[in-house]
Amino acid sequence: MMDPAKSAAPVPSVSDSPKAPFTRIKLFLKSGLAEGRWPPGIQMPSEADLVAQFGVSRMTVNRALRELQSEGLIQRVQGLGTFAAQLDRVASTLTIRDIHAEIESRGHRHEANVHVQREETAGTALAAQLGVAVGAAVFHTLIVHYENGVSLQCEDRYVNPEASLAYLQHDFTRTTPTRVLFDSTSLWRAQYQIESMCATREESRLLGIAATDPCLIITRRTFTAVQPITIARLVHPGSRFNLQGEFTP
Amino acid sequence: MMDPAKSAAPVPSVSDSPKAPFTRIKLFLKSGLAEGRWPPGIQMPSEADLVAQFGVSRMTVNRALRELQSEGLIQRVQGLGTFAAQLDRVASTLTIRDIHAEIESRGHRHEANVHVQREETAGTALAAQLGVAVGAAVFHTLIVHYENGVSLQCEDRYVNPEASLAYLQHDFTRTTPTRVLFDSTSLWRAQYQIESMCATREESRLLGIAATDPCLIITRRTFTAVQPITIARLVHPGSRFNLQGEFTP
DNA sequence: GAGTGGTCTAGACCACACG
DNA sequence: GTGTGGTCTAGACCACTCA
Repeated sequence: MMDPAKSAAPVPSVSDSPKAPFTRIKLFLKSGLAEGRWPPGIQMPSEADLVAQFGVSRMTVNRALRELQSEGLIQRVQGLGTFAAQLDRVASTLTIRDIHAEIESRGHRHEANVHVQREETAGTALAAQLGVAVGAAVFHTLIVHYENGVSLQCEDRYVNPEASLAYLQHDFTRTTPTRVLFDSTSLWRAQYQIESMCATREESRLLGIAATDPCLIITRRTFTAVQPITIARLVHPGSRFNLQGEFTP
Repeated sequence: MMDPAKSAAPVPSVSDSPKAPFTRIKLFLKSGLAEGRWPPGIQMPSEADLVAQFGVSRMTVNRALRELQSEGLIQRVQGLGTFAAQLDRVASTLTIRDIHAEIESRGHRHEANVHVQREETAGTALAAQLGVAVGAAVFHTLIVHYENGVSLQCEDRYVNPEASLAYLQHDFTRTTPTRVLFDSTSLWRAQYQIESMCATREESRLLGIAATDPCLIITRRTFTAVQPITIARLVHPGSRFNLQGEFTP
């Protein structure tokens, strides 16, 4: 159907890098978008156009476009066409990692001080959040983490025993609750909230900071597919901790 | 090559919803992962297995698997196979939206108080961050945003004039810098940092809070493909603002 | 109806890992 | 060599939008 001459040199001015065709098409479109060749909202080349331009099959072009769409760079409407996306928000992947791995990856020393490690009975609010009956047993740990001897996080955590029966039997000076729970449960969903406020009096004392020092507080709840696993309150001295991220299409 | 009998009823126990085949395959694998049928690290069905099981072509299976991989649910190694992924971190998309849209979407009233809106000359640090010469002109705005009359954000922003020549000519009580810049530049990259600390004395005064109140501070830099656009310092009273997010595969 | 994207097929060749 | 995933082809049918 296509004339055989097409294989000569139809490819646009993108460097003919040693990539797969669908990658070259993506690069061509991506760089065009970056240069403003297609301002936001403008219609871009159709699949047929690109098939002709690159001399590939439609499936190849389609894959390139589908991936760009899932990356949020373009918008496609059946029956209408492909359009340069409106970047109307800054989105970035926020990753909350195991604090031990985090500190080690900075080449620093991690230590933990275990203040509470026991079974308790759940009050009304806690029972609701962990999906257990009021008065049922729950596991509770309160651990302060240090980076090179300086307090970095106060971790107050409740665990649903059904999710990790052996939770309390670990030595949390040698591993972390996050690690244990990742390994013994199949995490499926997580919620978090980030806020800035003063720590409680008790937390300030444990962290060795003034009660008026601002803290970055992360509250996180995780779930398996069927039940809550744990709820954690992570308190960080504001002067020693921040979250960073980057967004690039 | 395949026996014709396969089309009878080979599809696994997933509800035969009115979806496209690749979607049904994704759902089948996703629910299996959620139920722990394939614990992390375990080898999953190969493409050939799924082709036989669902009676579809390999391209269809391949698409389902490729998408699951890009979602981080599975890991694929050429020559080895497909494996259930280790979920070893909690990742979530953090979205930073235009504050006006944010407040309106909560059904509340947004107002802005413009304290600074002028051209200034760049000092050394600022010039470096905005990619302009020392002493060059930069645009500066300082705006306090209110939600239902309560201060929510103090926005201190410097803009590279090359990125948005008309920046200063807008009425920022009727639109927001974020909106203007999104519309007049082609954002391509963004960096942010989130921290908890006290505001400066000036910022506390503008926000009407105590100088010792904890604040959530976001510092954001955005770039086009070729140059910095703007750098903003967004100060939020900790008691009135938090970031929330969720992560589900 | 013409143009667009959404999806699928039944093959194919390749690179890679393993025994 | 066998089994795996990585990629591509040259068609096809469908649903949608707009004139």
